[in-house]
Amino acid sequence: MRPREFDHDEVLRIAFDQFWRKGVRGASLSDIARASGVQRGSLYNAFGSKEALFLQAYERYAGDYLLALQKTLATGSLRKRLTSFFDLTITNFRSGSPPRGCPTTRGLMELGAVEGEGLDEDAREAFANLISRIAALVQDALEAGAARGEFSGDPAAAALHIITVTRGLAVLERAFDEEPQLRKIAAHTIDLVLGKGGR
Amino acid sequence: MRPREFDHDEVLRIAFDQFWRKGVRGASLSDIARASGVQRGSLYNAFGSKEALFLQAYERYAGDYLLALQKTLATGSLRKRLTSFFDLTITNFRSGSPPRGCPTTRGLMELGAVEGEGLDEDAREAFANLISRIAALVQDALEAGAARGEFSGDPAAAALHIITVTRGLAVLERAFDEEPQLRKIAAHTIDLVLGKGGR
DNA sequence: GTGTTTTCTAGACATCGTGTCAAAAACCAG
DNA sequence: CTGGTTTTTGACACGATGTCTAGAAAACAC
Repeated sequence: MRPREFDHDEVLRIAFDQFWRKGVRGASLSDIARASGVQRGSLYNAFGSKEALFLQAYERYAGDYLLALQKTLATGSLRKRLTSFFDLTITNFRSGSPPRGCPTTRGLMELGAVEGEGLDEDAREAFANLISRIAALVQDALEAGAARGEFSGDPAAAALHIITVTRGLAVLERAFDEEPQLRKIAAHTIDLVLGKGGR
Repeated sequence: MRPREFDHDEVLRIAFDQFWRKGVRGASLSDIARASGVQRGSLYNAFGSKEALFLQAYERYAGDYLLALQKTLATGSLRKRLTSFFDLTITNFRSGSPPRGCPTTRGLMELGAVEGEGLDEDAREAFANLISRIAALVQDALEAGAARGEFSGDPAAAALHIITVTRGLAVLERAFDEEPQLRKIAAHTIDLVLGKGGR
């Protein structure tokens, strides 16, 4: 068996970068082949199809992202944790120039556009998975924080609310491209959930 | 001058339906030509380009949507108004089978995928415009409601928060496809903004 | 070494997408 | 009826996806 000549992980990173810059549909396999130095045929051979390549690249990204998030959410007061959560989120989808937006949100809205079918199960699950795990991390933070100071009595609902706001921010960011505005909404949300003076 | 053989508005409606079903990139001009009975060439002649056609179709839709929303937000207690606002929003982007999602959100995340440029000014403005006007209507409702019962002291911020949540719901809907969940988040948001027992 | 197996390269191909253009057709003004 | 103008129509160029083929190249078993 001849071994791969390219670094599987490296190609996934490069492919994801292309998808992120140009959108799933906007990035062509020729673009990715050019950017990675791997022939188009080899990409099909190794990953199966464009959508499969995207999903694998996305899952690699999701793993990285969750790790970073976990670190961010690990310490400090509840308010501090939520603040850095919003910070990380906003910084992430405003990275690049022009800002590349939130990959999860973009992927979700872009995929599954074939007449009659929604997005296929694998794709939907990949996106839903990352969102759920982020929500779980936030919920953990809320519970850890609630140990010293209650805030609402329903951490699951609160976490879901916060996640919903971050997805909304990802959308507003593309419409208005005004970072201070986004941070204001984030701060407002934290106040709303914790109470204006809360911890 | 030879007159048009097709109904301009009708074609915009049909085109928008295609874009909504399949996404801006997913709907081809051939699809739209087939669905409307107008030749591809004529579409280019009348609307300029695919993106221009989408924007015109989108703006027609936005006008309709704002009218419906205005009616919905006109009467009842503040809580009732917000409830029907969320109802209308969720119903709208869960219409169709499978649900077609929120056209604004989908368009925003899908467009502007060319390397180096974000979405172009016209498009961004069209989306931002509808969102802003919806936010303004919600703010009006909040102020009208606040006349008999305060709720937060910053109606603009509250309206923006609510809009952010609706955009977030549009994203979550595609990831989870569970309407009851969405309605719970909506209800939670109203409680958060108005206070649990508020009007 | 010799073969086997797997991968990479390089290209052709069918099909579908966008966008442009020139010629034909339909209307209207005079 | 005639000329002018706009729409319609069909052909074209070009690039994307996805499949497939044939051969060269690299590791491994024996």
